[in-house]
Amino acid sequence: MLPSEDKYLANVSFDTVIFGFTGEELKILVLEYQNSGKFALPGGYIRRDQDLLDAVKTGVMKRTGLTKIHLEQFHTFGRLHRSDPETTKEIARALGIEMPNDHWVLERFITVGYYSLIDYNQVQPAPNRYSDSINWYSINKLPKLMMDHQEIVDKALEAIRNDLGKKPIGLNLLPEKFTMKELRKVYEAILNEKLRRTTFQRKILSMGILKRHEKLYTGAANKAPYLYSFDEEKAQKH
Amino acid sequence: MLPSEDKYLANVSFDTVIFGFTGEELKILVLEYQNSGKFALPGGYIRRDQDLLDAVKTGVMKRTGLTKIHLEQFHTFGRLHRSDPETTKEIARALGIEMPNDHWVLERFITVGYYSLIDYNQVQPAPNRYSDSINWYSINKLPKLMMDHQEIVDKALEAIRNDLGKKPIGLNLLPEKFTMKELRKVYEAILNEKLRRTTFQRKILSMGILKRHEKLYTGAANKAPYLYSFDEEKAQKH
DNA sequence: TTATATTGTATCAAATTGCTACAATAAAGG
DNA sequence: CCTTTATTGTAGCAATTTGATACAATATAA
Repeated sequence: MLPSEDKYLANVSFDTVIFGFTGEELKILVLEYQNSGKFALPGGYIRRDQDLLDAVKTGVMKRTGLTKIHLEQFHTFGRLHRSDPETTKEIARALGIEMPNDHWVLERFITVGYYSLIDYNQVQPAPNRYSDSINWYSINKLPKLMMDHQEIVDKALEAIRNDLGKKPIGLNLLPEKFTMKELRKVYEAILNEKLRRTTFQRKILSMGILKRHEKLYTGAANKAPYLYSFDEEKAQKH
Repeated sequence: MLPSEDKYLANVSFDTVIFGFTGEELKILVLEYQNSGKFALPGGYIRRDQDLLDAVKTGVMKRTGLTKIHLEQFHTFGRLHRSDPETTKEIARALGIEMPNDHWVLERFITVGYYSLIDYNQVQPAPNRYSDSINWYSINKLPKLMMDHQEIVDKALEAIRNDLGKKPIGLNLLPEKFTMKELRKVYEAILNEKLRRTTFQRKILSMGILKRHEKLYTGAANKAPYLYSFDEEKAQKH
């Protein structure tokens, strides 16, 4: 069953780069289409009766099972040949879907890119009805993505690095309570560089947006770290 | 004469916030439509055979007469009711254009926002074929803009402030050679705050992207300032 | 020649960041 | 228990960057 023309806007789509953090590595969710073996970012079309942002939110919810989702728009991709009817046809063929040559999904699409930050451990990735699987891939070991999706990922990374200094981004990738080391590891994974432990701690604490909780006893033979959470009240005052 | 449906992408448009600097104030170009008195940002549709970026570039060229144009994409606006068929109809009516109710320009549009930085003194603003006039308005004294165009301007300002630290933005708003004071005035107008003269000079010079030229004798009874230009070679090394 | 406004830098204090050191654990192993 | 080991939290000081003031060097007018 193909999406119907009068339900969706023509020529515009969205794609999402959904980031998660394993404790060591930054990963994103990648779809694999059945039989054709094409890898793609989760994305979709925008219903004519729906805000762009809502469309994206719904899409991410469906793929992750989460309801509270951090989304940031980062770039819109409008190169003439960025979307490719041949690729779309190939995917449809592999799925055994009959697609007329003048079908609207074969037209040119301008796509709006969003990135999303989620708690890796809370996700139940769910493939869409056309895809085999949806899986986490390390940002450094992505399969070959179809069309311009690699470019979209690159731009997303650029954007997230840029936002890191401004918004408390790292927090969205961690559970509610986390240690200072975990937070630093997130920053290191995003920036792809080591950060000084003591300087990082001092800087983050001086921002005054963290609340300190009880200690975390991991069973390791060393001093137990404190747990922190994001303190919205403190953050707002700032 | 209305734009034809098969020539342009449906449901996507672009709008541009074209910044210029008078020496004191930051201004943008605003179109006024004939008879209806509606004020709007310069914008347009994207030809089906044209890159998004080329469409925007062409649009800015037409309005400004310039050929070398600095463009930055900053946000895409996709709220459900952001574009308004009533406004479009009203403009058409005032122009004496017959527009059927099912015409494609009355559909919902998602618009991609770009800002452009140009040399105020080199511009010959040219109205488009539907508009009375195109004029410079101070960022602080804009007329009431139609649809969500004020929101677009606000986002553009936010983006340009954000980019100011990263890219040598101020330079695009000035002629090739400029004094340190002029450059500082540009920064002050963009940030909407006074900057320390000496600290600004030290910081800009330490970036090592400026080339110093001869002095500028204005006739004023004081020490003549040096002229500077942007040194691409030095900037690349960095 | 002197007065005036502005520019280019130097100077020093204040704030921020880089780096090292060290005390305070939490558990393991005698 | 007491020692050992790995890691955490923070202090302390050097190095760098920024804020604020001062002052010499003009370009022109008077």
